[in-house]
Amino acid sequence: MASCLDDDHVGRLEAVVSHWRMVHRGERLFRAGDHFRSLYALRSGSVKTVTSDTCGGEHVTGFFMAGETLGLGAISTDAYDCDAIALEDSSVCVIPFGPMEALCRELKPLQHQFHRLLSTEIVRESRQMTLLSGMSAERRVAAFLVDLSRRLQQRGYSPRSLTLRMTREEIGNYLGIKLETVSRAFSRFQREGLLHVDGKHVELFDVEALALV
Amino acid sequence: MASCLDDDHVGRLEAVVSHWRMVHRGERLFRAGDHFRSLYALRSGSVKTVTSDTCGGEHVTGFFMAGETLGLGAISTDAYDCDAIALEDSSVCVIPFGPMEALCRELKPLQHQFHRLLSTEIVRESRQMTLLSGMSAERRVAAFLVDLSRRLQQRGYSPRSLTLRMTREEIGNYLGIKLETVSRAFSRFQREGLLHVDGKHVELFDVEALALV
DNA sequence: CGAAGCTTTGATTTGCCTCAAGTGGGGTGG
DNA sequence: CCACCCCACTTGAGGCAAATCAAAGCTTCG
Repeated sequence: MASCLDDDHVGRLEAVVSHWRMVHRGERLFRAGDHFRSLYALRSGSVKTVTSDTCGGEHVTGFFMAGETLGLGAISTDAYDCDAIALEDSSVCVIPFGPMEALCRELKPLQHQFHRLLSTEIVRESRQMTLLSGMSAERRVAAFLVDLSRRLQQRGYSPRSLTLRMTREEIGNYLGIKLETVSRAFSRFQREGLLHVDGKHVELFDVEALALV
Repeated sequence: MASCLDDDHVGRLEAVVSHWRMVHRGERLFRAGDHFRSLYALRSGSVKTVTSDTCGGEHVTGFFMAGETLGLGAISTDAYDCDAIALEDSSVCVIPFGPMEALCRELKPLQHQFHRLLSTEIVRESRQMTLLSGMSAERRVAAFLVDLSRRLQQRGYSPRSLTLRMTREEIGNYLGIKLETVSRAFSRFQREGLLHVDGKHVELFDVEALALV
């Protein structure tokens, strides 16, 4: 967010976003229904968001890595719409929303950057909907890996070597398929020479081919 | 959007949102890739949004009715991310985005209302993802009808009597199932006394039961 | 070192898709 | 005005991808 500001204004933003917080593995950053006060920018670690439907079932709605922002759905109702659970020990910047909005009224570039952030989330979810409604199980898994790879690359990490912070069950839940199906897709991709799986560690040999599966 | 403003300020908003436009059935309001200049508030009629994936397939990402806003995904990249196609002759307010952002910097209630609008879209899509990844074909159709009913009620129409502006194929595409499956779900709900279908016209007898299917 | 949880793989079942045939309604041209 | 055609819809039969059920190997961690 700060990248859009010049030095004078970065200070103003830092005054608003001055606090941060640790979240240990398995701990909740916020819960569905909690009163909304702040957005959270993930500094390190990773987090999943989960909604629990009426009859006890859970659904993983997203995986977040360092640099991504949590809590955007809470603005609409002044309450978080999901639980955010750390997948490993993580740290977040606390962004108090009232002061943040106030600063957006003053700093045009910050305002625009914030609007882009919200809009990007809309586009991301829209793409995920397309994936969930049209694609086969294997394509979903492939797209999931390609997406992770792309996001790692954006943040300066290797796009070929990834460590999955979530279980097969969480991946399956996120993709709308069962954990056994996720496992079979991994095995098949490995048999076809597209990647190598070893538990939580995945080595991608051919991201382009994976994107075309 | 205007509901959050007092009389003085409504004038300011009206100065920004002064133009409107007709879109005839089948016509495109905007296309994926078009340069982003404006959001569109649907005044009357209905519109679907469609993304075309790489290999020619289309995916319906949303149905919009009067009072809802189109183009929110375009803010992130300065280009629309989908086609918006009128399902019947419709009219839209044109909301030039630059002036709109400027006014949001001046009017705090307008700014907040706009943030809520974006956030609501995020929550809506998040719910749709849950639906697509976890639910059976029949539940998807039931949820689709309940959602339509709720939105009609919000806008002051009868929540029990609806006229579908889209085909079975478009519904199926939106829900990630085939048109035959949509048709079978309608027939089954009718057999169970939950509703009456006659082509495009649907009479809901028991919205609560439908929500629990 | 043992227990609990995660992962892989195989066998069987099932819900939805595919293919196919027939109906009905609305628009068009004769 | 009517006959025709096209398109959207309904319904049935059979097949397939993924779910479910089951079992064994592997990790992690107290």
